[in-house]
Amino acid sequence: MKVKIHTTNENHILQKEVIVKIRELINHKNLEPGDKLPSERMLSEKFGVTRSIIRNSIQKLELYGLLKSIPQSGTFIANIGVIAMNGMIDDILRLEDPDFKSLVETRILLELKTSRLAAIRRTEEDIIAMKETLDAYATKVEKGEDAVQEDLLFHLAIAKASGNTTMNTFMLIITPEIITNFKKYHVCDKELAYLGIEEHRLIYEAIKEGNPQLAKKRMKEHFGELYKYCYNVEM
Amino acid sequence: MKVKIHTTNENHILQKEVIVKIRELINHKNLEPGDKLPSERMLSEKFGVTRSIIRNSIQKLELYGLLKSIPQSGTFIANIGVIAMNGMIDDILRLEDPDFKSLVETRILLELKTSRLAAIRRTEEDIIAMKETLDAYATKVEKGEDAVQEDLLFHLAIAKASGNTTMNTFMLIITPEIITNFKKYHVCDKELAYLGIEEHRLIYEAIKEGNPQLAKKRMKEHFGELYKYCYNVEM
DNA sequence: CATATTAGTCTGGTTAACCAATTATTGAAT
DNA sequence: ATTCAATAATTGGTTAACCAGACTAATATG
Repeated sequence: MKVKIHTTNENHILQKEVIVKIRELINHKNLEPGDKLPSERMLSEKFGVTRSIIRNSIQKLELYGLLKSIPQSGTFIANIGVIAMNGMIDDILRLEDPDFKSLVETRILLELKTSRLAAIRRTEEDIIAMKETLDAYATKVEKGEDAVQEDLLFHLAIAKASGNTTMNTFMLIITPEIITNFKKYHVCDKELAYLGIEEHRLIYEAIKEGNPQLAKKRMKEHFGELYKYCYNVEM
Repeated sequence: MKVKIHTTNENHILQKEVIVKIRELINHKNLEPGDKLPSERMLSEKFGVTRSIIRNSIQKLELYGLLKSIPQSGTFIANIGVIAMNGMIDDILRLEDPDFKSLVETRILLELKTSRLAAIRRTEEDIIAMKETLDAYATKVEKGEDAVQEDLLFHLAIAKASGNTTMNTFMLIITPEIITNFKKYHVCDKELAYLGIEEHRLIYEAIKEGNPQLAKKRMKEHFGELYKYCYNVEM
């Protein structure tokens, strides 16, 4: 029998350990916001791990905005304070992979907002882009083909039209996982897809007309079907 | 006069170019979901850039869930389809850095939801953790010290109690930037901080009692002050 | 002929040496 | 003693060689 060893996992654990040690270092040395962390080489030696693990860990903390590496200069502690640093590192280490339910929940929350905002802020350019994705979806459905991708692209076009970069980013982050799961569980069948054309058109019209309440209402109705469907499927 | 050259920026541009080329490759070769991308070495040679740039670009696309690297095996295209891939890469390349207004807007949206969800799903453990951050905030304010960090940690505790991993992650991503900006623009003055203690307590009680509507309402009131303040400040 | 074995190649990941920009140090000139 | 240019040391980033595991296909074995 062969035992499978996941090197990646082990490094993941190493990464977490290094992050904990970096936190301890910040606490112990009373490093203030804006202070410089010891160099990667020093940390590598101090913690007894290779420098790439250190870089890895720093990169992760940088992603969450806790550190900032500046070339040829050093790695600096974000201007958020020791207490927040500690709390956030705890949270980050504890964070689990997102489950599908949590993704859908978040998506619906985001989209009820982006549709509202899009109705207020959409530019002419946005309207054109949305129309394109709308038509692409309709065409695909009418040909009887799977249109999950076109569906999501329409929703992403709305996110872009919302003029909120953060929400747009978050929508982009969750979309691939949503698509994958939709395909996996066959969430979008033909019947629903046809309904979707009309629903999309209604949302589009509301946004085009600049009616935020209506846009949100129609998005809600659109998700109504989806929501029901999602919670019927065993996941 | 010395001209400053940002090597990092140039590599950023290179990264974008590589991402575009990867998209072209996928389109031209009609690569399907699940297919294997050419090896990093081949791409490096094909595109005439160093392998680390390739790895860099792949890592970025991996972050958005479009690719998946598997050690000793290859880099695979996510199960989302060519059309979605194209649309999403366009969006990712176009994406700007978030502005403060967009961050606050998103934060409020998320927190109105997490407070509601927390009231429904909070565990005993969550309540204890929230109480701790609540007390830490009050103590700090009463000592007349700046308590922005403790403030945000209370809100993160709610996000955790919401039981929605995705929203929790998103809150973690935006929190450092929020703190930095709050400090920068002195959003939280002493008077507001004192008010905050009571408001926090009220939110905490509503969540503890398991009253989602009340929790949301109180969170909304809490943000009411903040919202006004934020939009008065020139940013 | 079918199956198990094995040698060889290919993969993403890791590492140690190297790079260029920055920062600290030095020391000569004023 | 002060200033400032020259230089040495330090920094995060990059690179090319290397690694271990995964795939492939040829070969040995029943």
